Amino acid sequence: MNKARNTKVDILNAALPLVRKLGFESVSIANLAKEVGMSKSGLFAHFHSKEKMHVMILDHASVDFTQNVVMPALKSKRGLPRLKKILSNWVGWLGSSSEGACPFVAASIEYDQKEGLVKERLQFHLGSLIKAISRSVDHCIEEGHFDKGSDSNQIAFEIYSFVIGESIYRKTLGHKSSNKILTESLNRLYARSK
Amino acid sequence: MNKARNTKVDILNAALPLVRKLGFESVSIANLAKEVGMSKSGLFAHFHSKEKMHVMILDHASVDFTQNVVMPALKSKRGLPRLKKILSNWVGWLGSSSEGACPFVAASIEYDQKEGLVKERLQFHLGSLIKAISRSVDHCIEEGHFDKGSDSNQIAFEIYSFVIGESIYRKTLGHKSSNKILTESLNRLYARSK
DNA sequence: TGATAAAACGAACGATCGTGCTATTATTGA
DNA sequence: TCAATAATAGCACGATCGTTCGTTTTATCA
Repeated sequence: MNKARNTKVDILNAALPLVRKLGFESVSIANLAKEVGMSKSGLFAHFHSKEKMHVMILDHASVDFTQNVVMPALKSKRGLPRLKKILSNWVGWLGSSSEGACPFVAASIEYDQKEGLVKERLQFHLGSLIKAISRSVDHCIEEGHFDKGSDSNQIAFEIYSFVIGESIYRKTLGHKSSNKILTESLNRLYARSK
Repeated sequence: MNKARNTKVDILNAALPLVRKLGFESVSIANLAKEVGMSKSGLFAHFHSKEKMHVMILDHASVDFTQNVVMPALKSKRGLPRLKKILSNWVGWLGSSSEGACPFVAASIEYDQKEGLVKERLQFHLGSLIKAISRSVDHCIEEGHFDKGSDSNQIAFEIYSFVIGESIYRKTLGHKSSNKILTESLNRLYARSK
């Protein structure tokens, strides 16, 4: 039961870039099996169904986000420095290696109207992500980096929107200075009511 | 050659809600044919390939956007009133009847990394959409509704991001007051440097 | 109305999909 | 090392996909 967990991680690591490139529904068991050099049935045995596979890919994306975006930022000082670090990590994560879209946005598009395990899990993970941003904004307010009366949910919404917007500008439109525009938007936001 | 155009419009009208519900790749020829009550081959004859069908659905979405979002707003006064009207029409369009995601965002996710006719067309349409917003912001600057030094591209980016963000909040997260949050964000933006 | 053309259909193709089986490896622990 | 067990492969199935082709139905217009 050791070997299994290893290859499962290998599979999920291979799945994430595929999801970001092709979307969830295009990452089939057959497709993914070829990618990792396994038989269809061998890979299938790890997940027991396509839906459960997609759920676990989503879970894996969430772990990946936490490890590579949130956790490294915990070394930065609580408040604005940490929030800024989270955001730069986030943008880096979205633009990293494999390219492609944000896995949560991809799932958003494909499972909005499809009830099932994937949609439920997506709601949980995306909700957690936004709650994490909101909490980080709260720290900024507590530390006096944002105005006392600021609404952290409001600010978290705007931050999330900007990050997703930048991703679309860069990936779809091929916008050259999307990062500069994002930075400008965030700077305006940081400077709010101070 | 009259009948053909009529059924083609019928097909595209049926396709748009499906795309918004399921994404592009899930709208298959077989699927769509069943939806409109035609045979696969009968429907196929209208498009000659699946890719061309997806391109025409995208074109149709663009026409739909122009007719239902941009054009009705032209009756409003040039400048901020018109921009506000475009935005409320836009949000209404995204939340209208069929529900589902923004077709351009759906295409964004699915065709970012897939070269071909669909991606090319998407770049054109999404670029046009954002240019239209930016132009409307320029009018606001000219009319003195926004500060002279405002950057219309910057503001257009933020507006676009907010609209997409609201859509994800509402559709995926089921956020109750997403519209209120969006309104607050836009009001802050309208009030900028005045 | 009847000839001509357009539009829609039905059947079939090869490909790919998810998912059961059973058999065959590879890994593990005494 | 050797039995027990877990992991993987091979194969087959029904479904669905895009596409082709020949036929039939429907619309057009002189």
